[in-house]
Amino acid sequence: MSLLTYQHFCLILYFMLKYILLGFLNYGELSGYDLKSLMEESTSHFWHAYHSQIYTTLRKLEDEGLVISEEIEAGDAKLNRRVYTLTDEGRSALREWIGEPMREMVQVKEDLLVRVFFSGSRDPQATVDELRAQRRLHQQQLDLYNNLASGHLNPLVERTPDMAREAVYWQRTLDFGRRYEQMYIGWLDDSIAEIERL
Amino acid sequence: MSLLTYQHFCLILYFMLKYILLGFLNYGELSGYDLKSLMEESTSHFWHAYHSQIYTTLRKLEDEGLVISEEIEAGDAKLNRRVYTLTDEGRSALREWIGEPMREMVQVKEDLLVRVFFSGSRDPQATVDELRAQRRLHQQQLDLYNNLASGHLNPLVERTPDMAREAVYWQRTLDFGRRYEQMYIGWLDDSIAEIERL
DNA sequence: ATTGGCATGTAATTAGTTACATGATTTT
DNA sequence: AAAATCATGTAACTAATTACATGCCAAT
Repeated sequence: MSLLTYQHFCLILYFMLKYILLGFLNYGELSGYDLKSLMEESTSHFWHAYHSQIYTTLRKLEDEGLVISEEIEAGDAKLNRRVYTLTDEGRSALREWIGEPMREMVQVKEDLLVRVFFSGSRDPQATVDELRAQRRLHQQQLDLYNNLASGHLNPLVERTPDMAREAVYWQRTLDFGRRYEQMYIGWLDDSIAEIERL
Repeated sequence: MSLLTYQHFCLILYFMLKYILLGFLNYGELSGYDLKSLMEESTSHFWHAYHSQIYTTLRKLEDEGLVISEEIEAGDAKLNRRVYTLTDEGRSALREWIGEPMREMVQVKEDLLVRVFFSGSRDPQATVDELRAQRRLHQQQLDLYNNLASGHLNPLVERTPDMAREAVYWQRTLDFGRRYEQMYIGWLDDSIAEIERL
């Protein structure tokens, strides 16, 4: 006995991983491992998921009839792969989701800001050290984005029929990453300078 | 019978809400409602929590011996308040947490970027409309940060003995918010322009 | 020999979200 | 009269994280 909840009335769920998986499967059939790898190269920069979550969500999507899977036997004692394909229902669920615009903003969750907020009670030098370490990490991330410029998403590009149309949007997300890291580094530099003046 | 988990060996937990509550209680005794209100005015911009989570976490902190509570009877049929105070253990848990620096970066989770990433299949105009709506929201948020400049956190400031020292750090988090929204708006504007050129 | 990549899953726990509940007082 | 704010909690559910679990193949 399950009660009627909000979600029974609201068709559009914002469980992102679901739509990331459907979105990738829209380009062609993929295994859980493929999806995990693709996400790591692309969407993980703005939506991370563990492999455990990917495999369980794929099974759930199959229960819902949005995808079907087939176990591909790789001869010679190699491990079998389970390959997923979008169904028509899956394709229309994806279309429905992308057709319904977001009306809210995402809530920012920044652990470091919590720590900075409550840093009044500690030695300013400790805060500065922590911010410097964060600066190194964010510089690394920015370098990564800059190196990712053209050559990334190759396995995906091969499968995508009209790749040029998609590429504009992929570049937009990459550009966000670059701007975000630049902004972050600038803020860290100014914060370090200001705290050192104390 | 509970098994030993990772957390038994790793003293430093990154359950932020816990430390936000301890951090505020370090300034003086507060009720769940006070904490909810304080968070809404300040930390919610980088760490949101529902009141249901705040009340249950306070009870958990009391079980752990990090805070103690007392029910204050408000005469004249008014509702009673339950007021929490830090214990010495709570104070040292907070000190330990702030003393141990973060070594990783926070994973970004941006719903909108997921939608942009998979926007190749929809009418560019629909994407532009969605980005424009988001622009309005982010402009609102930036305006809010700009208005928040000096007068905010008044109830907290009154309780804080050495407020000037804290204020530098509070301003740093507010400054992050401003830069974040400016970056976001700039990215939205450029993205809108680029998609309109298609 | 051991690390890393390929390949797939389940179990257990913790955290976050939505819904359910109540009831007073103050402001519009 | 209705809405907003004060004030506190529990229940149910969904999502995210960590740990457990296995085993091949290729390269160093």
